[in-house]
Amino acid sequence: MKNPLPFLPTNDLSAEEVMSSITIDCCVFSFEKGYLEVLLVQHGQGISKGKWGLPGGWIKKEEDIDVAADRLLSELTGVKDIYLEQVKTFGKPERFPLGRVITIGYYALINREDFKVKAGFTASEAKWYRIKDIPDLIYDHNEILQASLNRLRGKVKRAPIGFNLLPEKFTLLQLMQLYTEILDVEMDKSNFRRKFLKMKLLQEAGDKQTGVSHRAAKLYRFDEEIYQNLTRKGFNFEF
Amino acid sequence: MKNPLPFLPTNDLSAEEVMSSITIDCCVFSFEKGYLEVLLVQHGQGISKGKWGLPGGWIKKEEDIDVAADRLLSELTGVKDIYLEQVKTFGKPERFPLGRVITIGYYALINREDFKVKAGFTASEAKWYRIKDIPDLIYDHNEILQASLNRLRGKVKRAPIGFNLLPEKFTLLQLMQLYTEILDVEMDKSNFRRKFLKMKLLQEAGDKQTGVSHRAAKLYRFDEEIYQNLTRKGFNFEF
DNA sequence: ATATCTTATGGTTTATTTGACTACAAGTAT
DNA sequence: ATACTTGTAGTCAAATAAACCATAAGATAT
Repeated sequence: MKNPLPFLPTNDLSAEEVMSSITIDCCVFSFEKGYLEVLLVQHGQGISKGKWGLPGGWIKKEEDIDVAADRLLSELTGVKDIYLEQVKTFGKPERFPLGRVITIGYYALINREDFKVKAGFTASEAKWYRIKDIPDLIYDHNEILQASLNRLRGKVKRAPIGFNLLPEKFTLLQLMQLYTEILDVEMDKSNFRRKFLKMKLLQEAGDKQTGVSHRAAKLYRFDEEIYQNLTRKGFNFEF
Repeated sequence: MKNPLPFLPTNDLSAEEVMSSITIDCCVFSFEKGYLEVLLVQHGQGISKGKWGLPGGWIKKEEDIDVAADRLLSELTGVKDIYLEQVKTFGKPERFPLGRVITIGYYALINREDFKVKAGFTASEAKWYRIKDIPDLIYDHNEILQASLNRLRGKVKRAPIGFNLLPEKFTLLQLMQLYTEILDVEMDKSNFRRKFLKMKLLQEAGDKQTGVSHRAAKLYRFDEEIYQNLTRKGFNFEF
């Protein structure tokens, strides 16, 4: 049996290794210079040659779907232990022009500092795009991206997952800019500070920002343990 | 080609009509006498004979997955235009003992008054279970149910979907009991009333409750049009 | 019909949270 | 030293939420 749909995915399993008709597509988000960005890959072959799309691939025959998504992402980004969340499954019959393929959408959050594009990756190129500059993507990938973004926006308000996009130590202003960018709302510096500090999620790192041409801000880190306590009694973070 | 997995689903498409290896399972919720309930079906054949599970079935070869879920539910419940939402896709390799089957979980909300179990349904029996009385279900259906319930709990706070569980006209107390039951929290009658009325989602039906042995409450109905305006500028309903 | 019971419905009071804004601190660059 | 930039703390009024209280409107029991 030959893999019936050779043009789709960006990894290269043999036909025997894949479960046909179901794929995974993933939005990888990162935060760089104040902008939320998504990693796109350019398809180098087949009918979609030259167009950009979300990284994706087949699920192995005996592989859990979450594991498959994690594998695809580690292969692509070189990052281990990625924050990963399933968004939605897309199953319009016509979504993929060469046959019936259902795809499970995921999104991932990575700290840009850890990131390296894997050289041997079969997608000919990979590139970060700012959310506002996303081009027309292949198939229904714009729709998948939009759904992922909506999910991220919702989630970031009720769980402190934003930290996955930041380096280990960060300033309160960086954190606020992250929220500002993701939620696309303006906020007041002082009020943000008060509100965020009140929930006591942050631990002072002890040191301060360096290399800035103004008063250096304190660095904080996210405290996982305190977070566990908070989630138990619910966490809400509207702006 | 023969349908490779004859024991799974509760509808009976021929092997040619189905897309093998992907199914849909659905939690149908309703609200009856103050309790949130789920519709379960008893499997009448195969290895899971006698055990209860969520209703589910195959997706047709050229059928949208949302359409498939809707079709399954109309067949089962006799209700048209069901409120339906995709929850999550479940893909552990071992979730189904007879082969690799990925399933897409949905949940539905129906008004119990409209409901009739379809006689010709292949599941030998269908029955409503209160959320707190759910037995051990087949495969990973308890997990699917839990995920659906969590999703419902989240969604009910930011969109007024709860109305799908109520008759067209209802009292404020019924509405509060619905929220109380779904979210599993106590609330104050008076505060609930003020808070809900303030968002002006409800329209007075004009008439009152009948057949109660105390002061009759005003009946309200949910106003879809007003809701559309509200959602545009966001809707939040924490308790 | 009067008293009693139950839920409906409209308020009040107080504490808490928000949002807008002001002011000063602590650095860098000139 | 001065100007400039961001950090950090605090104020104040408005909005919200939480905990109650009181009365209304029926039905039922005596």
